[in-house]
Amino acid sequence: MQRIIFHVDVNNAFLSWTAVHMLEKGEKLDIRKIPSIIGGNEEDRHGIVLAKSPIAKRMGIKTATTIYEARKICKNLKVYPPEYDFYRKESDIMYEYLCQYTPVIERYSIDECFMDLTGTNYLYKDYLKLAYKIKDDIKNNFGFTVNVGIGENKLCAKMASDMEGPDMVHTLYKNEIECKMWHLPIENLFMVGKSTSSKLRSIGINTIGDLAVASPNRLEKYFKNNTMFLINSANGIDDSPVGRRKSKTESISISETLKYDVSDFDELKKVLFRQTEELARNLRDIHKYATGVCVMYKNSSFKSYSHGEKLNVPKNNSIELYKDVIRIFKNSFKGELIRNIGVRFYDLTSVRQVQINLFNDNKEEKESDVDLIVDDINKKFGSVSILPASLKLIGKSERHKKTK
DNA sequence: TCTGGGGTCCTAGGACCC
DNA sequence: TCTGGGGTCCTAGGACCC
Repeated sequence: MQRIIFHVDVNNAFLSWTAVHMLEKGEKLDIRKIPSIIGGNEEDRHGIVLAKSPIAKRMGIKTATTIYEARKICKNLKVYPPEYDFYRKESDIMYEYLCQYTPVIERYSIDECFMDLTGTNYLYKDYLKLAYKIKDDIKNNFGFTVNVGIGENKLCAKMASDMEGPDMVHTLYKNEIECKMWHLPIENLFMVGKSTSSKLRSIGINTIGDLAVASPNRLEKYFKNNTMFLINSANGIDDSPVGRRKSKTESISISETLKYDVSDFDELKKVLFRQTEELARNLRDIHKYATGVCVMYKNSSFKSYSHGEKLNVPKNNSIELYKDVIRIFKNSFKGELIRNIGVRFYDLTSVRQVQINLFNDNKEEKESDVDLIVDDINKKFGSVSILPASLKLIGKSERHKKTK
């Protein structure tokens, strides 16, 4: 049976959503129509471009470059801060709206969904019409625009929605791959990033079409097991299912760029404590336990490190996890200046195993109970209501706000 | 004034066991 | 004391996505 997959992608999501929010609050200016970006706080060294308006894009401003660079390109650029809580709400609204069309839906990111409409032709006679309806409904009801891509698999649907925008519907069926996709530069292919594209270009493969007809033998040397994946992608071949992405290494993490580089162990410990506490609370919220703990950090030259350990017993107790985090960090930390630091809990499980310890007097049980009570209080009165007295924050005086 | 934050997946190499 | 090879698990690092 022919599969029918839609990919719905919010145009310049963060910027569009901020524009909607501003208009709702009575602002006259629509920032989608001027050279503007959403960017992090430069003083806190979070100063990169998170989203750009179409005009800013045409001027050559790219996502993830520094705001400083963006300003060099456009002198009168307007910069607005992100509003993640609002974005999450808008994302939920769109997701709920889309759910009415199919139960097989995957939230790929905060601003993208895949929908599997295979076998629904008795409901929807014309998929192109349906795509236009979805696009127009979202625009008229929620105030932001989307691109809808239609294809016979996720890859093609995604490549289709990446074509011209905003507020457009594109198809990329099998018989369109050659004429619509092959002329595109290799960087445009989904899952081809900087490293892969520079390798490909170095051997004379410059377009998706070049890759599509390349000999696997020739590429094997450079891309090993990834070779056929790349060639298949260039040919629009992909059989991955729409649905929740499953993986055995499911993980949650938190990290932050410090306001200034820090080499003092005690100061870094405080950051790690705050992060561990917050992440452990997230674990408890989703009723999971971590089987692996990892500390990752970047030094002032941006070299990154990650050090982790599998635990004997899955945990979600803040203090217990903090002990693991500090032990791991202590063993690897060489006293360098640290720019960015974070914690990851991985191999999450729903099953709790309590280690039998005759001499422990249920200490862990008691600590878990305390965690739950503290979580409860923090939920009621704000997330900083209860924190350990030792926790003096470095950098800004306010607590780093979790943004996503 | 260079370079955010949250994810997933893959791989090389080492440890360990049989 | 010297030693193969296969399998599995773990760790560190990197690539890619948004």
